[in-house]
Amino acid sequence: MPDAYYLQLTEQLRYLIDEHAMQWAGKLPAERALAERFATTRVTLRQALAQLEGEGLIHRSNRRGWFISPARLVYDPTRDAGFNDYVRAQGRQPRTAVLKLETCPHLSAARVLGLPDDQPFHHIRRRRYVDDRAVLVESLWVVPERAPELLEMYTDQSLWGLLRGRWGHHLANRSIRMVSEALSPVDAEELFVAPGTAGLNICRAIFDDQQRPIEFDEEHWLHDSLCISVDLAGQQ
Amino acid sequence: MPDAYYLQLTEQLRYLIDEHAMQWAGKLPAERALAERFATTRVTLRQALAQLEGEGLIHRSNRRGWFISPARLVYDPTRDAGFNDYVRAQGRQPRTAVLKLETCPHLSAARVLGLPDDQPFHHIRRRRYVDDRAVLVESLWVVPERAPELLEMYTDQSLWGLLRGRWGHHLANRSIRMVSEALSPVDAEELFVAPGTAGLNICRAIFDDQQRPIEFDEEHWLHDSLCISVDLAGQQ
DNA sequence: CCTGTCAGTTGGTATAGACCAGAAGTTTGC
DNA sequence: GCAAACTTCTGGTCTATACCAACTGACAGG
Repeated sequence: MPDAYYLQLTEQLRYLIDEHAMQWAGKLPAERALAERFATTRVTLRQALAQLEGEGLIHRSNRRGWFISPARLVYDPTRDAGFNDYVRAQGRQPRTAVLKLETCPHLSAARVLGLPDDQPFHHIRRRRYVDDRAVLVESLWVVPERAPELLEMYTDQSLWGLLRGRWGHHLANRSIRMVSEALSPVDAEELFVAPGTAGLNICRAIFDDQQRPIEFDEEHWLHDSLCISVDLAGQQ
Repeated sequence: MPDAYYLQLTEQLRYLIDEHAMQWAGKLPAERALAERFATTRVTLRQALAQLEGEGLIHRSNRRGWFISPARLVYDPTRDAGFNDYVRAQGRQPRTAVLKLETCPHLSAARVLGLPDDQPFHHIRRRRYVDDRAVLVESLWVVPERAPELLEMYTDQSLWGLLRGRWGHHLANRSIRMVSEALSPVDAEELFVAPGTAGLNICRAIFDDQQRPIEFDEEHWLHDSLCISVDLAGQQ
């Protein structure tokens, strides 16, 4: 059915990857080598690779080459289990790098939380890893009144754990928004991928049980590292 | 910051689109014309167009050219408002085309609903439009015992309306799974787009209030036509 | 007025080659 | 031994060109 050569290539690569996954230790041979093996040009070969990248089967990192993508992380954005917890629950190794800590205003956060435009926030930006692969960057904007000394005490633990344990907040109400995106040059660089790589944007606004705004956060995931799963029981 | 020419092109196109959106009636000039205007080759131009496509700003249909994408449809997969209802609620025009009606077994549906592998289902496959643009194809597999004469009476109304109104089912429990994907050749053709176009796959398993399986459905959306939005209030 | 044909236009695919900058590996020099 | 310098390899970008198939629109025939 697929007559285009690059689509045939896609199939052959899929098979090849399946076959040699172990042998290659997750890294594909160089583009030039593959192009020669399939008697085609790098342009066409890259078309096939891009196809597999879109499917989430392979990805590239920096300029180091093409790698076989690990299984997607199953993630329920409606639950507030911490990142570390559910990564470990799936037998994987989580890691977090803090990129920025500051206090400053942020327009979208203010708008979404229903606060004045010049409202300052505690801003935390961090990169998260699964098994040493960077899979998302996120920015959190926390209303300072709800967590005054946050920036002094925050290292890389669970933020929601802190909010609950240290300040006793109930994260009762939330609105979540998800859109597919192409990663911005900034986000892409922080995730060590090419600009324009496909991503998934998840924004959350969190309020407590009295409808007071607590925080707004925006996550940028690599599209291939995520499987969103939601279970709803009962009413409605 | 963007030094690559195709990234500069992306910016210029973005500006151009913004400027001439009305004048062009949503359709971009031909690739060859744009390539000439920016003094580059079609290859490089297409790289820039692909970038904007990834962002969801433009899309292509068949081989007819590049079009400016309309606003995303806001969609809450956890609610069971019918497609027609929420499309109209956003001031848009819904339409549905039924592609297939049959009764046959389906492995994944059976597995997800916890039924034997050879369990037959009423299968409905349909394509849905927003403002005359095809934005998704979906397959529904309904357990025949829950809706015996479904295929005889189904035209293109709301399935959930039918299940509630005709057979009195309460769609009480559901599990939802979302993954980004590259559209398969079949799905792509049914949506009039190129194979490998970015998409979003949404699967749902629905049970009634006694945990009896009712139906399984799988939707394939164009990635740029969708904004998932979930509101959660109260407990947990 | 409708219909079917034909030519031109457009996107889709592909070739062949080139240069650059970053990453990795190797050698050199202290 | 270790760090710095250099070389090689690799992906990222770009040019120029070509052919095909599908769509469009105009024209001819019933």
